[in-house]
Amino acid sequence: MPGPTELAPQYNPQTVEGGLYRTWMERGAFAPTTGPGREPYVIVIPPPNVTGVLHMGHGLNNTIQDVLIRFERSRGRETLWLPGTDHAGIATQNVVERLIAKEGKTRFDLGRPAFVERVWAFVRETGSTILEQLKQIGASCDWSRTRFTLDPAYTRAVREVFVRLWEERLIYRGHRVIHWCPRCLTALSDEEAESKDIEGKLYYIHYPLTDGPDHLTVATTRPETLLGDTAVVVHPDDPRGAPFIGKRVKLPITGIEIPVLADDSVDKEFGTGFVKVTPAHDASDFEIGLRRGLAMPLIMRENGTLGDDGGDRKGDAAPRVPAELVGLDRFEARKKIVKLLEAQGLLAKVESRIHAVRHCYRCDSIVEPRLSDQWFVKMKPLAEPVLDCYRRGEITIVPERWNATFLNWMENIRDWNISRQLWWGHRIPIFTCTKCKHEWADREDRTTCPKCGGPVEQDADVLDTWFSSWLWPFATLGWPDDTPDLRRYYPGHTLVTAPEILFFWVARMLMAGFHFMGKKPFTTVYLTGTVRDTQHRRMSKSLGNGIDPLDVVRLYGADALRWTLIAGGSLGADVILDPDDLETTFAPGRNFANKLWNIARFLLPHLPAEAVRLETIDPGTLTLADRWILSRAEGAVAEATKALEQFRLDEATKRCFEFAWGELADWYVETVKPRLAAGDASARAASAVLLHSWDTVLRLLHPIVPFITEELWQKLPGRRPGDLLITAPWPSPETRRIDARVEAEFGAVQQAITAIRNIRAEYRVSPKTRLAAAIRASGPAARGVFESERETIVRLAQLESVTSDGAALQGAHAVLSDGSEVVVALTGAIDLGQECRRLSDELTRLDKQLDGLAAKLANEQFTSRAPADVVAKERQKEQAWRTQRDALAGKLAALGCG
RNA sequence: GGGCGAAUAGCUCAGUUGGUUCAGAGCGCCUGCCUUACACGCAGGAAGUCGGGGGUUCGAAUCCCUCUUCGCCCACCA
Repeated sequence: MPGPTELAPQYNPQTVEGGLYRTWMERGAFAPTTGPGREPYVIVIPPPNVTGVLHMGHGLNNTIQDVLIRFERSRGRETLWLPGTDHAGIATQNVVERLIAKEGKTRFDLGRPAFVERVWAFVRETGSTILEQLKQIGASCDWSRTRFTLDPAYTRAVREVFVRLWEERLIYRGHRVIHWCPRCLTALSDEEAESKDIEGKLYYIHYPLTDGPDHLTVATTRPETLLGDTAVVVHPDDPRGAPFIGKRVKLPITGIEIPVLADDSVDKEFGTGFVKVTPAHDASDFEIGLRRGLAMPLIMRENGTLGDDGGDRKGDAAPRVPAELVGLDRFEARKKIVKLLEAQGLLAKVESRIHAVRHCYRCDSIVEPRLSDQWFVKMKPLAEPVLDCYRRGEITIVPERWNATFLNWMENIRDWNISRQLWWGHRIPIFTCTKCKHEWADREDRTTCPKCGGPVEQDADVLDTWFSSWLWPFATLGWPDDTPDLRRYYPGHTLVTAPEILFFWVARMLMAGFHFMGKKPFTTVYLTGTVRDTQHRRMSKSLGNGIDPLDVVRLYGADALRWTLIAGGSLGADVILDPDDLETTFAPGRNFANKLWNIARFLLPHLPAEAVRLETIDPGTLTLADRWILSRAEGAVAEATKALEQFRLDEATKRCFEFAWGELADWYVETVKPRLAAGDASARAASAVLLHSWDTVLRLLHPIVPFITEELWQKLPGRRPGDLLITAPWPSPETRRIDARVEAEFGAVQQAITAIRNIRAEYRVSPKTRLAAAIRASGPAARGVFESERETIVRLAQLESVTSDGAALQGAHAVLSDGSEVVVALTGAIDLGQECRRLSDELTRLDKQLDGLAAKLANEQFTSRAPADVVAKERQKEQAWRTQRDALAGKLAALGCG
């Protein structure tokens, strides 16, 4: 048996964490444990980008998942935490494009097949990095079920879904203005084009009439788009418009003539009342263009440079971009056009303006609205079943304040642009016959047309990454096949993720779950907070304010990292960490782990060689302290369990902390020390109670700090080979052990000890000095308690002795809340004036408190209106305070104070 | 322009259905201690008009209104 003295005085996480994790893996502790009566509990990981590296957001999010999984695992659920990665279309393609750019190449130099192979090579090499990093923070995922959204089986699911939606006519080709990233060269969904307020300018531009000297003035933030204008509109009720409606104006620079039309979509309050209409480069202008049958010329190319690029020309194919502007970048073009306008005297004025502009969520470029053909999913039919279920309360979002946001989005859902002009991703399975133009979606790759046998072409585009991740809860389990995993682990239970992907991912998973599985994919959505620095800025690589979770693991241990993340923020609240002071940020967790380690260093030599069941201990040998700590242990079990069930991980953590440190270590261990050496029945009882309490602490804390608890639990007596805390049962609540009277009695002992310590500190008594003290109990019951706990009081208050005869002593006084009096003999050291002041201050405080309470109880309004139990409680309180107060007053009188 | 959240000790945050030993914790600070589990510790202590103002109530950090500051989400006002 390893002697506990072998434990170093300080816990070193580095020496144990790796080994413990390997042990868990080798023993298959992460796999679901099947058995009679075991109900599944399933969490699917939000799959991180396959090129990603672990950041604090992952740390927070995955620690929460791990806590929940470990909690439910120990409660006997058949837990599955399913891990994996996302191929992350745009993000990954960008990473590899940057790589080959260093070789001076673009993806077009390589060609599609070679480029895709290059990405695969990169993914094969680095794709498991982030999953390996998750292991370092203790994530107990079932790695045997790791999935990747481009796995062949997963790809099959994506394709099946696409074809089904096609067959249901929920996928359609849309010809409209979409968000286009000129840097990534792809279309984006509405969600992927993030609105950000930026400082821009509003340009007022004159458009001269064709038939006279007059002009009208339009206002725009994007003057370069005037090249693509095909109308000017004004509200029909706007008096400023009347002279112009039906006339034609000349576009500056090109002189192209366009009509002035009335359209009631115009906001009369904004700008000049006249709106230039660029149907191919603005979503709302496109709507106007549709209504009015306008031409829609594209005047910008895909890469954001000016140039005629087709569009709907209505037969007018004449160039709209003057030769000298062709090829200019859009922002250069803007400057140039502004100059030209100035030169022609057509620029009326320029105003500064802060306005929302869409940015690419991957590269942050300003998104260009652009008319194009894309594939869309019709979302309303998919949203309805989710909304029904949600309104029935069958899906819970915590914290619930997100409900409104979620509902608002779902109720106003818009169709989803799913095609991306990328190479990395799931190729869109739409085929077109070049001969008969038949177009269809297919589960298999085809080379000939099923209708006419002609040659076919597959759509060149790939699907939005989220079109694969929305299937994650069932595609990972083998769908569309009817697999045992799918039957067993769908639907899952808790989904833990960041609020920023509520729409991208969570809402769509719900829709896919209903549509393809007929059931919601999970019951609770837990939305985490955001990890920020002390200036409340989001941690990010670009700001350089991040903390590398692996640095923290290296410096302080995974448990310390988890501790800070879990204890540091409540449900859904942001977690603020200080990148400039890791020590202060993570020391509490490290210190706590070390405390546990040292409790073990003390305990282990004193525990029975075999596990002694508490039930075998003669209850008569249990002391007050024994019964107290057992009662507190059960309280901790009950409260921690409840807190975890309500996702209040921070509360559970704090309660366990208080029990382990504030109750078990600070009080029980201290009271029990002398008994342990005796080797008698009392010692046996003490060690059994210690073992029970300690075992309980380790089980309760394991989900939060799995490494230190597993390490220490392994050292407990009675462990058989193969026993692991990770799979050991959660403490079963034994509420019969909760004993309010015991807690009150021991509470009085604690109060007496604290009062004496307090006096010692106040009178600066050296710790080496042993004083005599006396306690005059408030009644026979209290007297019994103090007498039986005499030794404890003497030791913990560092006294020479304590008697029941307070009258015999001169010294410093204190009155406990039950009215018992404590006297500490301090003959020479006592300054009567100071003592009087000290006690009368206390009396004043009590009197004030009592006055308030008495007034309240005398208030007819209160006694008649407040609930009876509240009134009764207040009366009891008054009684107790009065006892305490009277005792104190008596003491003051006895001392002859003022 | 809408909607939401936050504002409590120097710092980071708890405080669940409104009830005076709930004004708390950790870190930091002050005092004294290396008391053979732990100085990553022990004992004791100072510190907050619970953002401002108004209201409801017998009673409010807790409910309502309003203002201020910060943050987030949504939105086709060019």
